[in-house]
Amino acid sequence: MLDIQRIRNNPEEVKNALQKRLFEVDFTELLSWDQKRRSIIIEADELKAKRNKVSGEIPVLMKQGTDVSQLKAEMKEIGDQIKKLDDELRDIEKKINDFLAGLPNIPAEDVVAGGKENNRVIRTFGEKPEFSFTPKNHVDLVTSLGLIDYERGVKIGGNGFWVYTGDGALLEWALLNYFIEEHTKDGYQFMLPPHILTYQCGYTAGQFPKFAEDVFKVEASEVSDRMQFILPTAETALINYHRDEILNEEDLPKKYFAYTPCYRKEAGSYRAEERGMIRGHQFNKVEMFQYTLPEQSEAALEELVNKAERLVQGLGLHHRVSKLAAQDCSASMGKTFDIEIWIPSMNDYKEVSSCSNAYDYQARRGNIRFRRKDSKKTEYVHTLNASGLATSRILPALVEQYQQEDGSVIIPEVLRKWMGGRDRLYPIKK
RNA sequence: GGAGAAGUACCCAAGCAGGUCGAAGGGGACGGUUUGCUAAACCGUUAGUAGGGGAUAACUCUAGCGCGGGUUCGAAUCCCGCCUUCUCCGCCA
Repeated sequence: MLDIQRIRNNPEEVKNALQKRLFEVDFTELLSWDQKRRSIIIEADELKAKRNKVSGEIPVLMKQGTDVSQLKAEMKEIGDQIKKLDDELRDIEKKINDFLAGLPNIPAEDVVAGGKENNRVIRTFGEKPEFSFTPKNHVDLVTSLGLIDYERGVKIGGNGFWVYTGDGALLEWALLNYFIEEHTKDGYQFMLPPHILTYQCGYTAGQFPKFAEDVFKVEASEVSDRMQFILPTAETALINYHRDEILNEEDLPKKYFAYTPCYRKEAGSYRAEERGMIRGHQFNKVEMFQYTLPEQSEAALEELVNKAERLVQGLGLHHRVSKLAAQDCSASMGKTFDIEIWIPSMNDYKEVSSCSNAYDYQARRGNIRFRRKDSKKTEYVHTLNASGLATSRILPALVEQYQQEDGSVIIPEVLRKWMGGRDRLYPIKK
């Protein structure tokens, strides 16, 4: 949610900022509603003040034996006017809110305009592995190693699902354990939130109302404020953890991480090259989340990017870090860095972590504030989220980058303690 | 899933046959007096918030007693719907 006051005072500035996202807005209607709203409030408040005053006087007059029926009739009239104005006000505030709720976040100053093509790689880690043999793709590898069962996944869950089997499940769990261990070391608090969330959660996160079609709704309920849905990312849960709260300045930053599966419809996004586990309806992710003071959020974003990057580095996998252009940042975010991992068979880098600063955008939607120790004033917190990490692209990258000529795959050092000390996975015999 | 009870400020809690109730009384917290220090005692402060007007001042108005409606000149108090919590019953991983 953007600050209406900012739009009121500098409509051109906001309009230009949103153009970096290739998002065109016209505020003339909004500003006229805003005008109208305030004039209604002035009128209604005056009437209410009068009603309060007279209603206070009526019992006194009655005690004196004065006839108040004339006054009552007048107040009745005023009451009707107030009701009419309040109805009008409600309508116009709904219009204003709906309009504001549909606006994306303003990109940060240093974020370049335009779409994907303007994303900039800011650093890379490691090298593309060179193979002295013909490398296999991850679908073949995980199948021959017996790590993933695609066919039965589709049989029991439908298109877009797979099953981790045996060592595959262990390896997946090893990754998650590794992440959990690292975040805990860094002082982040581990959270296991509900996976089914209320409409309000999606609204705060900025997924609703615009992107309500991307999530699985429970019991096919309609989109309404009563609906529930299965979370598309733990971010949606964590941003709502402190919804409608006023935190203490000295309690910030709050650093959390959560493990949840993530459920997404991904309707219409299937592409042949993304077969396997690159894009499914369900994937595992550990999500980092911070609530910070406004002046600390830039540093926090850097910390999150570094943390996510260190995890990939710990696995020894070739990857790069990109700074996204304005349009490629999701609607709630003002600045985003992606960490993308090299998938040899796709000859491409795929996102394993998205690290973003929402600034006060989500905090406004969720009414999450903090109180300054000195001035006692309340302000909106800044919120940041970063995957740390999503596994569904790591496993493919891992098996592909670490594959050997004999079809075996080397297990990264950091995962071995959860793999019974083994250093390698071998193809299973058919 | 069924039946009852309840939701009041940081916490507890009164008010609920409608009218100075924006809300008694405790506790806690904060400030002060007393004190060598602590404790105790005593005095004081303790809705915060949101939205208007105003210079983004002083000041002022409006809303707020779970949430949303309604009745009324006037509602914490009456009516309706919803949410949440607790107790009991049923069912069950």
